[in-house]
Amino acid sequence: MTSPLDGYDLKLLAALQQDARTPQNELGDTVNLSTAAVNRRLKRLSEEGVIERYTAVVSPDALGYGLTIIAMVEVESEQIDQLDATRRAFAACPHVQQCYYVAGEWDFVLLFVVQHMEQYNGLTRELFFGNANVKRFKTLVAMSRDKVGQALPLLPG
Amino acid sequence: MTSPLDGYDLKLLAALQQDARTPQNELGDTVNLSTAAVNRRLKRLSEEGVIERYTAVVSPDALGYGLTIIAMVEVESEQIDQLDATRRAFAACPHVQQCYYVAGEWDFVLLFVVQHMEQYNGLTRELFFGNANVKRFKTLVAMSRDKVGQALPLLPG
DNA sequence: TCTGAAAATGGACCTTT
DNA sequence: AAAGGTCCATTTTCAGA
Repeated sequence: MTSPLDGYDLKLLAALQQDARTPQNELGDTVNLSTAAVNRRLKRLSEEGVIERYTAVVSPDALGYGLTIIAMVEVESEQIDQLDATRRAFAACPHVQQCYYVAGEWDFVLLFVVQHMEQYNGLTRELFFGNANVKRFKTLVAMSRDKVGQALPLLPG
Repeated sequence: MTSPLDGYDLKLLAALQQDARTPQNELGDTVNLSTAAVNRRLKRLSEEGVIERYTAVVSPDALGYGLTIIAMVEVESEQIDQLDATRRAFAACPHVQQCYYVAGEWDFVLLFVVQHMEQYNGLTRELFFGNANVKRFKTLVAMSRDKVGQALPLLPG
């Protein structure tokens, strides 16, 4: 399924993580490969799922989403049906950017993006108070987003 | 700086969040705008910073980054220099995908992506134990990544 | 909105290892 | 076979009328 990635692949991925619109001839210049070779590799990387998708990063501030909130949630029952239902409910909310099921003191960690506190309030009613399987939750308000993204470490180091 | 966004803009952003490689003529079809109009809008959205950048999402699993870890950190001193130094140290680590400075019981929330526990161990030594300003930290290991991304809610609903 | 030039993508085909 | 390179057709972008 996934043929092993060589140095070219890693460099290409690193470049595309930074700017997915770098033209293939430029990529070729920086990694020392012809445009066609780059093209083939990108095609392969997409087909194999190494590149999951291409996306535009939209500025939260430009859209008024000035608040990022991190919520930790403990559930009542970790029975699989209950858990899946809860998981799905969380993931389905557009304001939930990220949802992780975790081991430790808490069961879920959620990242919300909202316009103002009241909006978050509404969401807690809907997702937490409105869900019988949610036992308790804790809210952390982000005062600054020092680093965001999903870039992976790709180059040696 | 940021002219108000109309319904066309929002639809375009929504489409590009999903797939940044959708050609402009297709975008035009779905939002009912000519290719040129779409082109102009995208140019404007980029220039105004509404679209921050275009990026390729790389599969963590394909690269062996099977572990996502969430760490909460409390610092000794919230004095600004100390804080900034700590913040910078966290953000500079390639394994730190996200770093938020938060209000509440903790001061920082970090999202790590690593290949295995040992790697995380090394990072805690480097970033936490090796930083005199870190008072304590707590680790949550993600058992599943139910939702990831940075997509913003854009369409009414 | 339409038209056309320039740029970028992606396939065909050949060569090298 | 597997992967690179060159060349060319098609698609896409993007600016001017």
